[in-house]
Amino acid sequence: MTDAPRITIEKAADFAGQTVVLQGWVHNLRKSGKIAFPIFRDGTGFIQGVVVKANVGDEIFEAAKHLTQESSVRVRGQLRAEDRAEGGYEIEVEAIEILQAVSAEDPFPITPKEHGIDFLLDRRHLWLRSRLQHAIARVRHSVVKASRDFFDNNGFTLADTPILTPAACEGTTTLFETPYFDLGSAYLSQSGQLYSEATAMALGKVYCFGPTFRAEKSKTRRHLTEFWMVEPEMPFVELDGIMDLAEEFVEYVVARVLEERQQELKTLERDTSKLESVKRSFPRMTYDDAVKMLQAKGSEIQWGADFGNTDEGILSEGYDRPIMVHRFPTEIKAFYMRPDPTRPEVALGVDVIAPEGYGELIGGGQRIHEYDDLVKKIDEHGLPREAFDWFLDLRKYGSVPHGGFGMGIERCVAWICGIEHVRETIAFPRMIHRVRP
RNA sequence: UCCUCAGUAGCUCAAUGGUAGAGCAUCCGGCUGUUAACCGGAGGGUUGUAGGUUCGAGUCCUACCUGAGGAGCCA
Repeated sequence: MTDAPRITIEKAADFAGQTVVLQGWVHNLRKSGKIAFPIFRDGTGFIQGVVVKANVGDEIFEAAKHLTQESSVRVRGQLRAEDRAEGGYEIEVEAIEILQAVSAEDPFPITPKEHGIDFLLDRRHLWLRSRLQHAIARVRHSVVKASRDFFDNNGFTLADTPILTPAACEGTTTLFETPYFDLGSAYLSQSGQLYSEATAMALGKVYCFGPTFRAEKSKTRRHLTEFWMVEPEMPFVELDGIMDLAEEFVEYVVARVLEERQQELKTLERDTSKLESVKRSFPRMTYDDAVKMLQAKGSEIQWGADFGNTDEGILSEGYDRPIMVHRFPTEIKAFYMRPDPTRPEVALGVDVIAPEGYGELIGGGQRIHEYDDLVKKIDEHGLPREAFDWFLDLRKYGSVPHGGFGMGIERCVAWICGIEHVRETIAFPRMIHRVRP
């Protein structure tokens, strides 16, 4: 279609005044007798087209009037700044080539009006084309890219960990099981952490970034059965160093999204002032103090219990940035978490709790690096020692203080976007009642 | 696993136990600056499934199915 430059909508401003070619889809169409306004989208954004009957002639105008939603098209026209158009630019259409016309008898199911969540999730493969879903996906991209850049630029080496893992270290109820040749069963990984402890002893500071799986029967807005985690692990570090890294990381990720995704955050109607205040240092409080504060604010919580969702909400109230709660009761934490040497009833772990009630963003801490202590914990938790022989080796051959954390990408994206439910932060969410499309 | 709520047109929802309806979407017509455009008209129904009560059930009862929200659970 001519030799005019093929452009993307996000770069439209660079081509104002020029004749260009745009390839994309028809998002919506408003029309009157002699003028039509198709909205095009091309994956990078949305732009209004203008088709004037007097300029294009009857044939092209008639074709434009009958464009159906989501038909794929190639459009030639002049790009120009226009205050009346959303986004500030529009394309004066001269020619339209319809690549595939959506049939009127079987129209695109997701109309510009309201739909229920069940309907939309059944059509997730099409729902992704909607404005809000597009914006969320692009924020997610920035969160992922920023996470990688942060660790890459701070001396971490990417060392991804296996998804198929042996034996159940935590009991099989929350693990997805799959047959594995002649070796019995394998399980989908819930976390790369144990393996990252091994790679950290080989490579220094490392991180892994991949999907994790939990067969929990959770039905809440914060849970998926398949979600992505980024998990750094460092040798020669103690709890304070881990907390320093966590706050620097979160600050960086939020700043990058603010830098790259203003348009998307606007589409999402996100109050960005709530993100601009996410700066170091984050408030740090002990679990002891957190429990006292919760009790003072009316929570039923007793020392020794884990926080419920409402507790996390109460804790984050009154703070304009994430808070870090550390030194949880050893009892409720994982077997590998290092007890505080000065107070063994609490462990050197930290949770980073997001503002605005979004709950736990990061969980991490310092690991037990002493062989005898780790064996004792494995026995106390009733875990099979032989399953952890390789993990125990790490404490036999040059053990050092070490630790790290994991951040759930979906919870982070939900918080930054200000949306209700994590299911919209991943292209194809997996939940207890849904495994398609 | 438990609690609560929902299931009616393609979608979102109405409908005192008494003729199943509206908006949007689709089609036809009108409109030269629309912003989820607007105005007029048309077509479109096994009321989730199976029983039951009743002269009569979308509505009441029972069971089941599906989904949502929450709790529990979530190194």
